Amino acid sequence: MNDIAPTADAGQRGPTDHTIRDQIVTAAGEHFSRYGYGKTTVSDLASSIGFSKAYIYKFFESKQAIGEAICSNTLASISSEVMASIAEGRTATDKLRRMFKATVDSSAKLFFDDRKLYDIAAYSSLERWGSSTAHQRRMFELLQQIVLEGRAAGEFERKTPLDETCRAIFGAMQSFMNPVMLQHNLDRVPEAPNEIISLILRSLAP
Amino acid sequence: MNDIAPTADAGQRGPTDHTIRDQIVTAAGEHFSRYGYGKTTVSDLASSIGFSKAYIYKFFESKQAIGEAICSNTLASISSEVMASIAEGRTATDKLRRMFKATVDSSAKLFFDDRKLYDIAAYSSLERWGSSTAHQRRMFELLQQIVLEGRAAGEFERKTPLDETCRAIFGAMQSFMNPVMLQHNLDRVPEAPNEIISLILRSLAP
DNA sequence: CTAGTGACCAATACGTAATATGGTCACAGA
DNA sequence: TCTGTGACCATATTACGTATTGGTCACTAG
Repeated sequence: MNDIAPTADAGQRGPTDHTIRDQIVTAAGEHFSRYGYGKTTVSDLASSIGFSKAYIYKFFESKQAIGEAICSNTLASISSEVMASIAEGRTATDKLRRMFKATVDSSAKLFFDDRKLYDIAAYSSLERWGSSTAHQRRMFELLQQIVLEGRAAGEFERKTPLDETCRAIFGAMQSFMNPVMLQHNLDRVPEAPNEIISLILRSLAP
Repeated sequence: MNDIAPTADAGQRGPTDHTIRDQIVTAAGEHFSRYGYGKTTVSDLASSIGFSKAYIYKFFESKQAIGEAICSNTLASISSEVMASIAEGRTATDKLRRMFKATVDSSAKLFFDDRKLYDIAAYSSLERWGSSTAHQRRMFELLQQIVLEGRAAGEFERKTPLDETCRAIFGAMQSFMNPVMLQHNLDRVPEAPNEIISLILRSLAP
């Protein structure tokens, strides 16, 4: 199920009304972070905002949809950190370095500081939830922009098709960008990602 | 436990005598492949070769040690395929391509044809068994040799420290070389590994 | 001394009954 | 009509007693 809509806010229901839906999301954020996705029941969320369980389902079509919503928030917070870091870069080279450093740092921080939320993000990626694919798409576009900029500025080579270059870069960094894989490679942070970025930059040399 | 000896045949016991030990390993190979590591009991192995369970423990100090032994065999078969493929390469560039292609193909084949053994390999990597770390070391040395050869032949750049280069290459290919990660990326084989290898080769250009 | 084992123990896995949970729906009050 | 719910169902999860399993050891036969 849920094969049709890989958007971030899929699985929502009823009016786009904010007050109740936001209450649900806020409560879910707290509960999921403290007790984890699995140990939080929909009734818990309902009673914590003073409504019945059935009412929740007027706004979300499943528990997973709530999970995706809070996962979207988590990932949005990562990408906003990443974008902020990129914005501080002067050159495309600098921006590429920053993009990956910020992603890895931010994800690792989440792992250590908010493990329960990290686990949801990892699960989301594993199960290819919309929240995760949307995030990946955003990150890919970010990367594409940087490479484009680097090419325009003469920093990067222009022979390889843009899309292939970006896919390859993404693939090469995946062990440290994807939560599912990162958790098995934390002991090599930050040296390994750094060395890979350097390798990537060498490959981008014109 | 087992922190001291990351060699392939750690956890063995008694005489290096081959007949019985080999019988055990052979039986384990068949049982693990057919029923999986978890569903195979040490008694199963014992009775299949006509001895008592206790006798097994004269040769292996744990069930895991048997698992490592058969995992070593699996990984050895992969690395021999890889080495054979490398041997057919003319240039270092060619050898690098072959090394990764053979590794990915061989691992993917194992995944589809002998899933139970694949799972052991993945678990071995996840738990950092000696069988796995030894295999990784072998592969790393293989890579190092190729890069060295490429540098000597003027195919590859020589500025970046050899070790850093190799670590970076390894890290970049990990999503497709490590069984734990490969299983989440099978749908991008063989295009993605190919593109990454191309990226790596561009980065190695002198 | 070597080759081999039954009996034994702690820990883990398993089967199952009881319980809890995700999700729906007809309905009620305003 | 709109906000909200209790009661309900099928599935998932838990709890827990029982059976298996990994692993050891004292011991026997030759």
